[in-house]
Amino acid sequence: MGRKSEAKKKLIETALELIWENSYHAIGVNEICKKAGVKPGSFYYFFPSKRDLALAAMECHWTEAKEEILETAFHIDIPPLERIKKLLESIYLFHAAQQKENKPVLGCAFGSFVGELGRGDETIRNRIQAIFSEIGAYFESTLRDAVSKGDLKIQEKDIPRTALALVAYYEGILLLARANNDAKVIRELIPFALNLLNIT
Amino acid sequence: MGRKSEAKKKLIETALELIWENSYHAIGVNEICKKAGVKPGSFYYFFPSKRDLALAAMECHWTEAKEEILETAFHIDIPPLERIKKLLESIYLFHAAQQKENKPVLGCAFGSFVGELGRGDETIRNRIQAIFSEIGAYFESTLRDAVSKGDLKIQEKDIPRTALALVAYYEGILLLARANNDAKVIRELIPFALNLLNIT
Amino acid sequence: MGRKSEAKKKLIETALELIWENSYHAIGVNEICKKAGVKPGSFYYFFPSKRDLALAAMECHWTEAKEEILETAFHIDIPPLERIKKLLESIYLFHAAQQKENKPVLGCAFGSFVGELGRGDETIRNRIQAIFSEIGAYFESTLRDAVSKGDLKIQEKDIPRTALALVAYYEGILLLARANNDAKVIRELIPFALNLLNIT
Amino acid sequence: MGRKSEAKKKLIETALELIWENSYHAIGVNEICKKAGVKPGSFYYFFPSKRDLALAAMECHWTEAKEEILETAFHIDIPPLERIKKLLESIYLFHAAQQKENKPVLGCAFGSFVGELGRGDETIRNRIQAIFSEIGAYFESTLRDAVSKGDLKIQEKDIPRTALALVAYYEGILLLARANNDAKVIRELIPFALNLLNIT
DNA sequence: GATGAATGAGAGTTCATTCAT
DNA sequence: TATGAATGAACTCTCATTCAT
Repeated sequence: MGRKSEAKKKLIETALELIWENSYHAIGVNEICKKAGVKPGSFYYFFPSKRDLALAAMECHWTEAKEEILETAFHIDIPPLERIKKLLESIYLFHAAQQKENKPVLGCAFGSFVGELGRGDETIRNRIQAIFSEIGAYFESTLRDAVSKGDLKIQEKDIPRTALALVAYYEGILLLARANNDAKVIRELIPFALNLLNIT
Repeated sequence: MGRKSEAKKKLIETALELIWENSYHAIGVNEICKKAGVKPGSFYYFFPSKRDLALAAMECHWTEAKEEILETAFHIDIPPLERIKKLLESIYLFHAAQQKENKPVLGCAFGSFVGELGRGDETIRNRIQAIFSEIGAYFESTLRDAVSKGDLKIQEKDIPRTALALVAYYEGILLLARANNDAKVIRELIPFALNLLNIT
Repeated sequence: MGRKSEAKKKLIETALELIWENSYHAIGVNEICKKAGVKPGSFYYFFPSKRDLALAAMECHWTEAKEEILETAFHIDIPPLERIKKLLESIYLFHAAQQKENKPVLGCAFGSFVGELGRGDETIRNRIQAIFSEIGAYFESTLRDAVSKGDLKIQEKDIPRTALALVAYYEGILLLARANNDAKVIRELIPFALNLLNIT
Repeated sequence: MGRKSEAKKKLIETALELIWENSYHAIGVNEICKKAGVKPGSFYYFFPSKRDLALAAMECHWTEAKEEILETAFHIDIPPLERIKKLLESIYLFHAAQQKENKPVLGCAFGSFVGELGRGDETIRNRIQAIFSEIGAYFESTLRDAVSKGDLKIQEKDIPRTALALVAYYEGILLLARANNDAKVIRELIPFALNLLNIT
């Protein structure tokens, strides 16, 4: 039996943290190792490449985001249209808390990631495209719930692109929050989200 | 290289092209020089650093975007609410044309740029924040025009953040277009933009 | 891994195969372990170093070559001068069979090995020098048999270096076969071997 | 105008020296740079890769070998069969001189190189195959001269493979000299070369 | 006895930048 | 003014080997 450690998990967490805060290219393998407390030579025992670590970090982030943010906000017991507000509010709270600790406002990791690496690495682009689709699926089922409860009048055929519009708005808000380094942007823009639900 | 200004301009154009398509870190100085037909040694005669070239490229892109896209879309002769649609439509046409030539769908250069470099370079972040503000200003004055023409009922105090919501949605659409590498995303999401104008 | 000797034997066989086909430096310990189905940690239980494995592989190859090729070709029942032809023919058949299976033509493992590692490791060089001497000894005794049978007129004092010339030609043929990646080279050059036996 | 130096030439010479004496993999880029007096960072300004330097070194060695060894030994004024002896003698003198200076006996650079890198890099194998062909061409024209002068009775159709046999013997001699680290091997084996010229 | 986990040293390579002219 | 040549630091990654179990 060999030795066992949490090195792999620590590498993933540290990589997510550093890459999300800075960017993929701005952070070196050694930097990640140093902060994770893993010896530089060990890195490639755990991951075949830096890119693979980044992919693993995104995957881990997505899993956690679903469990901790999406599943909570989109809970069945919450009235459908409230869920959308709740999602944005929890996102706001996360960023506001960060800001309070004098940490930078990060925005959406997937958004930044696809901006930097979407071109030149189709695997990464496709994965993030799929993640955005999954987020859209949460919105879609919420919209359907709202329709069946009579809270919303919208044709079934319009639901997918309405959901897409919500994803776009969600990503846009987080991009602006990052650009302004200010969580208040999110709070200010929350009320407009539900406006998207009526096609003019 | 002929007149100095030509080499400098070529460097700026090439840098914008390569960085927009890929990312700041993914593109090297030598690569830019090679494609621009400028000798590597000359680069630092024209620009103090790679970062300064990138800034210049953003500046140039912003100037052109204003002249060619914004000033056209937001023309005084166009009915206010039409202007917003017109902006998104011209953005769509640009990306659709790119796609038709089998080029990648790029999204918004400022959005990608701030995602990659916003943290770690406050100058860049502030500049792009300001650019987003300027875009917002176009929306703001459009909204005011719409209000005074009676096309829109919205309180003056709500105008700035309504404009901000439009910027967020605009950036979100372009981010999704880049993530999906598909201009159709833009076309599908255009109709929802005007929905944002009524606070629920 | 079952019985210890099995893992060790598998490592030796795999090392010979990979190093012969590529080169000592081109093949890593982990690669050998993986192909041999031996865990990397176990390697150093069986061998003190990679170099020692390589030496063992050479030793094993030499033992097998003697048993399977040399002892057969230089059999006492075969007319002396026929033995030399028989050796080259069996070498040709081996390489032709390899080639038929679309495998590369390998040439002589000892020749390639001494080319790569002869300088910088005197132990290895001396061992291969000794192996070449042993091959020479087969030729020597064959030449003596030929002389005593009257098949060959050559002075006793010339026998050692005539044998050496045969070894040189033998190694040269195999080097060219490897360089040309073609077993036919061997077949074409077989007839010239016996020419070496008459000093001009 | 930029700076000018002999760095490139120095790198080629040093690489040949170190790789010939040791092996391609045993010598690192930094080691070559250090001995050549070139800064490590500069290496890749001159060569795209270590492999390209090695190829250039081989090319340079072949050019020099032709000019200094082959063209001299195979001079038209020398009786044909003498030329073959002269080639081997000059090769012997080179190695004997090396040995006198307590330097190692190197053998043939191309032979060692193809042994190490022939498999896994077809470009290198093909180039060295071609070099061996060129050496063979020197032997071929010599044999034809010998035939037309009446010094040798050999059919035209047999000339190519007789030349090939001479190349094989030549490479074999040098391989043994390297294996024995002794130039005397060459001297002892020279007389047997001409024996190859009569097919039994 | 045997091994999965881990590693320090160093590999080849890239890159924004500087220098000599 | 403009540039071809050159560079030091840092990069991602490899490797023979060791360690804890």
